Amino acid sequence: MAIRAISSVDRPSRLSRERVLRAAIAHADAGGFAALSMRKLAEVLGVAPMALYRHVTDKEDLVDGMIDLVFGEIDLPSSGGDWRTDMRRRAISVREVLARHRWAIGLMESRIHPGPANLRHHDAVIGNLRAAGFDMAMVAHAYSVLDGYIYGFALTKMSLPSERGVPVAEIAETMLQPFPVNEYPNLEAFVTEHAMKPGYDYGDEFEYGLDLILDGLARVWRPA
Amino acid sequence: MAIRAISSVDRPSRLSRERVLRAAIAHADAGGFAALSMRKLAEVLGVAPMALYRHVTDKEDLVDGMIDLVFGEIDLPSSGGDWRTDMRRRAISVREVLARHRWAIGLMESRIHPGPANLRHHDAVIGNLRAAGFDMAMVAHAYSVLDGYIYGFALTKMSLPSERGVPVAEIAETMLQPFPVNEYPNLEAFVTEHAMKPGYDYGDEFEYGLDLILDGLARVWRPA
DNA sequence: ACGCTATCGCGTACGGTGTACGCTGTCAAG
DNA sequence: CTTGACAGCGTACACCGTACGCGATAGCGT
Repeated sequence: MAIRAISSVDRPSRLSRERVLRAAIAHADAGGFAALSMRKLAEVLGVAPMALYRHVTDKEDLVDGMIDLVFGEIDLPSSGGDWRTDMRRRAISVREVLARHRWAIGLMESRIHPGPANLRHHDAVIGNLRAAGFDMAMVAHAYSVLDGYIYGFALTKMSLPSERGVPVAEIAETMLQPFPVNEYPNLEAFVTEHAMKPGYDYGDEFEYGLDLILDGLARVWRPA
Repeated sequence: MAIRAISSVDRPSRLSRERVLRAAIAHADAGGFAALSMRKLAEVLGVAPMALYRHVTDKEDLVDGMIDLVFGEIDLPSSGGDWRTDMRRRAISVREVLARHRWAIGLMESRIHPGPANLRHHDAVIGNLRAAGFDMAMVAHAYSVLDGYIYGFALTKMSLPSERGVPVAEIAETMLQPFPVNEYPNLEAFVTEHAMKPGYDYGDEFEYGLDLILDGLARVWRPA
């Protein structure tokens, strides 16, 4: 009796796939994907490592589950609205979600076992474009450019640590430091004349490219 | 003497950073990035694991070196040519290189320690755009959209195993298999009506999106 | 209230990983 | 011939994912 009481008080509740996945995401958010090991995760949950394997078949399965929860955080496009505003909103939502879960960036599109939220997302995007009158070839074009750009931008942006307080200047300097001055004049000019200017935020580039692509799609789809 | 003869014949030559990096790339090309361990790499080179550390400080340093060699394989844009043809050729070259070294896709843009080939590449691209008359803000826009798209496309395409002989139909079926029929009607329609059509190759989407972006840039830069 | 059974959490153990540290043998320069 | 630099190596440690099988427990039909 005493024993039962202790065991049910010490641990907030029984383990569950949901709880495991949530803890894993929190851990990866905080310490990066590399810091996520089954043992550490078990420790966080106050549980022995092997206990996790009741709720997850694999580490691969764990990651699959994490990614699908991340997909669930993305705003779905409505199924009848204006395609352009919907696609724009979705793109920005993806970007926000990826900013929250930087570790997910390389993993979301390369899943071999997509989860339900992932498929639901694809379904909603395709449905939105079809409802707007895109034929299938055009859907493929649009989806391909948009997702390529969205994930690619997140990927290239991820490089910069860009923690608040460590400005671009310092990063650029440490990168160029091991090389002779004037070895890369254009790059240096770019950094000093543009990227280091106060007020410049590389993240702002996102919407520029996004709108450029949306413009291009709009022009092709309804040629004026 | 006999010993010296043997030792210099058994091993093709002395180890060197170059040889280590080349072998690492070959190994990753063949077996994937996950299969690349210091021990396996040493084995391939006919050498004890710790011998590698004379030529590479870290595994991180090893990867840095590998990535820079990969950057070296990309065709640099000329510095005086037509920006649009140069950017197009460069984009296609990046894509080809990434197809050869699929393991590199998530790693190239997130380097904290870029190598000389990496910086040279950046320098050449910026130089080409500047020579074409782009101002710095426009250079930033163009480079951001283009590289975002190029790497993002490679990333999303990487998902599909798409080995010759395993057509899209089979992949799609295994992915949708665990879910009830008609759960994702738009996705299913897309797959059956478009992606599975004979002759469809997702890779062809690349140039469509690329030209869409180049068109957009051309329109902005020189508004007709 | 009882026992059965499915499930949960765990302990142990194995083969893999990156790499710190210090030894040995080779080779070029003095 | 001596000496110093340096390439390659052996050992060892901490960590990883997870196969396997055991005990405790919880929810059920009776």
